[in-house]
Amino acid sequence: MQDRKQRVTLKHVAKAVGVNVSTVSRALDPAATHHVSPELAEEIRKASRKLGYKPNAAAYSLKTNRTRTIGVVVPDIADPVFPPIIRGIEDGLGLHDYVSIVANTDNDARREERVLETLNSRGVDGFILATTKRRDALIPRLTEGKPVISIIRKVDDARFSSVVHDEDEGIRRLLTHLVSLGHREIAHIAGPQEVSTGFMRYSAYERYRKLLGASPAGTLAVFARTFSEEEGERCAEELLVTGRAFTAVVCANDQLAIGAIAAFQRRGLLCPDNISVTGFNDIPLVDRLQPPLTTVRVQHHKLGFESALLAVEALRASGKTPKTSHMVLPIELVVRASTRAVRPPMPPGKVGARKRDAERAD
Amino acid sequence: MQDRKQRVTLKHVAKAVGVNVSTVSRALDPAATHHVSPELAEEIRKASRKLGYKPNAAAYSLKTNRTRTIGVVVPDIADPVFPPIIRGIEDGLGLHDYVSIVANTDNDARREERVLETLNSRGVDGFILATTKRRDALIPRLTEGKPVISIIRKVDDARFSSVVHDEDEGIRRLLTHLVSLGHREIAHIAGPQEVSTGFMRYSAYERYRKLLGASPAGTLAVFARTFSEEEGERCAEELLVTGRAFTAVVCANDQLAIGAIAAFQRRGLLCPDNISVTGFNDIPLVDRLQPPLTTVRVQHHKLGFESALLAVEALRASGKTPKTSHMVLPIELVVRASTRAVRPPMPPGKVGARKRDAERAD
DNA sequence: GCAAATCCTGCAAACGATTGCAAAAATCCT
DNA sequence: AGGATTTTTGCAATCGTTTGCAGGATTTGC
Repeated sequence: MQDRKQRVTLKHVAKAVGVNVSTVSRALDPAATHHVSPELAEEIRKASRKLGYKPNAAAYSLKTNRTRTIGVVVPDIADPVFPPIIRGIEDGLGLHDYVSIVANTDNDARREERVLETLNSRGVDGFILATTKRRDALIPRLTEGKPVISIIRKVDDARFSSVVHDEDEGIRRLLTHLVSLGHREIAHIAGPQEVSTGFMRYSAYERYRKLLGASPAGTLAVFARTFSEEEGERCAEELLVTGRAFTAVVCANDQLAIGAIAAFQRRGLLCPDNISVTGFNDIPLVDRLQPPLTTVRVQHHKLGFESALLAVEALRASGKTPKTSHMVLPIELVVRASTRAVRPPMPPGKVGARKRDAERAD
Repeated sequence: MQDRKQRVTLKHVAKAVGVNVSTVSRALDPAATHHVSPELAEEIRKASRKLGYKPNAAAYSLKTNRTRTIGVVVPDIADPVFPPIIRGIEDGLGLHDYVSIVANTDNDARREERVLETLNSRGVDGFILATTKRRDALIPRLTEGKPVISIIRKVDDARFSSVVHDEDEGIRRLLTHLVSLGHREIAHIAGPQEVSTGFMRYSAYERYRKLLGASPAGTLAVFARTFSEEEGERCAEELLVTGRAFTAVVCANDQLAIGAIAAFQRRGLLCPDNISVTGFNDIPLVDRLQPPLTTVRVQHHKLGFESALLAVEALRASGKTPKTSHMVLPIELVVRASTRAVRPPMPPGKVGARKRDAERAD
């Protein structure tokens, strides 16, 4: 009747060796193996290997209240920034025999609440969250005091560790690059301000814009509601109707930039001939676009990897110092063809008007 | 001392209501709730809600030997075809309170063996595998008789269900499309033949090529070792050195197509002016490339979703008919600018030679 | 109105590990 | 050599569920 052959348990190997299960348990636990005589331990290990013993994770969890599982929450795994991050998380966790369960929220607070509850009932030991808002009431309430690592974004709460990219430096490099190409009127398509990436990139834009003397007439920013191509298009249109002149646009991420370029092009503004555009993240294929996108390369895999290590470290130290740490990963400016020196110097005046320059530049 | 407040268990709600835990257990189990009087059941449910009872997954698993967890194995989650599939899996599993644990193999058999063992020791109830080979010895050995759904690829073993795209129809549509544009000499950059997608697309190419009377001089196929842009470039070069003439190339997936287009362009062969190229999968951003890629759109999310449903269904029926089912999802041809009518009719002769036509077509 | 059937609930034994405690054995010390 | 100490091992409780079994209460049939 039993089509599935019985798994071998501690009891089986105990019987095989002729000792008590507790002895086997200790012999197999590296942390307690010194409590059993070396020869016996070796014999037990051999027997357990021969019988093909595999510990039962459920029993272990029930007893120890640890699952060696981390809950990972992202807006949408299909957004191209997340796969390499998740891969990094899995690689990092795998080093310590942890696994992850990932859940998507679609940026919906109710969904987020639900997935956190699900993860809790699964008994995850800790969380890696890519969905945190700057002020996030949900998190403290639903993580049951377990370690939380906020990735990509930061939450304004000292209890939560974080690992993020150096957004500030990324924006600084982009602006410096554009200014060095002669751009002065530099617009910004900002991301949603309730998430820290959107906010940080926007405030970096403001800060360095002033510092570098760009857009001296005042800020030239519009705000996207999501980090999507569609919003990029919408925001580009919005920039055009302001009537303000600009020769370059710093976009808060690659998708916004792609949308913006498309919208500009539809209005006869070619990138980079008439306008330079930059992205952020360097997602796959943006190097193959026409023009290839100037952007900021971030270390997605590493970010995931480090957050995983941080999580298991926090778990090991559990009870001790629940020290939170904050990690900022360096970025890299990658200059491609979507940015170019201003030439000829932009005539002051309306830009929204159709504007067909020479189709081909040198 | 206890910084983490105690989770509420069956015992707590039992005490609160004044009944035995077994009664609570039954009242809360929809399948057994009729074994307890309706009023009492309601009272118990209310109390459990008020106390915030959340079942302990570990205890449940230990007792029932079911984890409501599915192991998902992919080559690399960072490959753009997988994220939407995984999202689909998670959406499908979520409907039934299942979750997934995903693991990457990097197409390495040893790694695959390791991750399968890990998943087994986690006690997953079943597997969804995107890594199967056509003849795969690993799978039967390491899945312990649990349900296995092979996705994207098929394995030649009646025990395993599968859900795949209609590769055959996809290739047929591409070839028909090209032939209708006047192409006759149509090459193929095939994927790895040990995986069923590579194999199926290649054999479909051969079959329909003959049927449609394309490449009458005989097959014109080269084989990529991986589904990557680099291999696409290499294979394109390889095609050129054959000296055979061709006006179109059907590539086994989008990445190969992207690489091929780049390689052709480096040799002065423009797509689509001099050569038409097609992809497969319609991954993100291929619509934004220059030229936008003609390709076959597959239903990634749905594929994942359906495989998830199949998996839980197999689990429900466990013990009953372990009927395996095979599902083939329809595809969709999406014609973009990387394919164009041959014009002027290709002069027979060498193609490898540099060949600059009018830069701009009609 | 009484025996039989049915319904509801509780008891207790699992599931497979970990771990404090105690007993037994080995080792040490003087 | 004999008591004290340490090392090695076993016993048994426990984690939070599920579930077969049985007994008590209730309903049913005649």
